[in-house]
Amino acid sequence: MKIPRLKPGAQDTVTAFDDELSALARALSHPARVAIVRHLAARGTCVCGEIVDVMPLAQATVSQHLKVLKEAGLVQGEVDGPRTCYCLNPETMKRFQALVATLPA
Amino acid sequence: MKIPRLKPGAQDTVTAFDDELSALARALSHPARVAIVRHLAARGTCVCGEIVDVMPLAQATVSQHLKVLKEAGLVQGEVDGPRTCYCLNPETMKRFQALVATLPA
DNA sequence: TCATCATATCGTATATCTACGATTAACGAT
DNA sequence: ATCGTTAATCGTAGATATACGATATGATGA
Repeated sequence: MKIPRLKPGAQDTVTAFDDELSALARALSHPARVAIVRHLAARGTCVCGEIVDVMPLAQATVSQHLKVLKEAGLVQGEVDGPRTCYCLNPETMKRFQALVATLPA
Repeated sequence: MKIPRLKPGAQDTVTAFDDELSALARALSHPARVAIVRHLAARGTCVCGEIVDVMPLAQATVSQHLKVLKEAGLVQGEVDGPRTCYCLNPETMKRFQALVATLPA
């Protein structure tokens, strides 16, 4: 997300931290994507079709959500013959949790 | 976020947990809003104008971001004479952190 | 009262998101 | 080779998000 910067004094108000955290938050900003992440966590690994079966969404839509999660680095997809096998990327997940934990409450 | 549900078997794939977490994640899905949250955390409390001065965005835009944060419950605004004094809502912040920590990595 | 300051809200242009059907691509089996 | 299966991508309609100037609101101070 690019932020227009107009004021000279506001140079580094928005930091790399903010960009990184907001990008990951954005990936999880849709309930279907959180559900997919939970499902993957529960299954460890599973083929795309199973996710489609379980989600109340069309195949194209699920594929699109998976793409968003993949681009954020939260999920990995491995082609396995005619199927694609998905699983979480625990590194990114942990990174997100660490960033969120950093926010003072 | 409403999800269309077409398949009979996919009834409770998307849960209240997903709705709650995604709603909070959405509020933090823009770098400017994360920056505002950090600024508030650093200051404890501060008037709207100070946030506007510090952010590289127009007053109307900052006000809109504050509204999003307020609607998500992450921030509270208290009218103080001609100004509005903002601060974090630590309860919601902690809730978000707890939900995120729940996600298996 | 009137002018001013601080904020919120309105209106709006543009961009991005979300959903889906249709199509394509890639593989395995026949 | 052809057929079916699986998943990604295309095209697109409608909804939201983001940004800003302009305007409204509400409190303070002259």
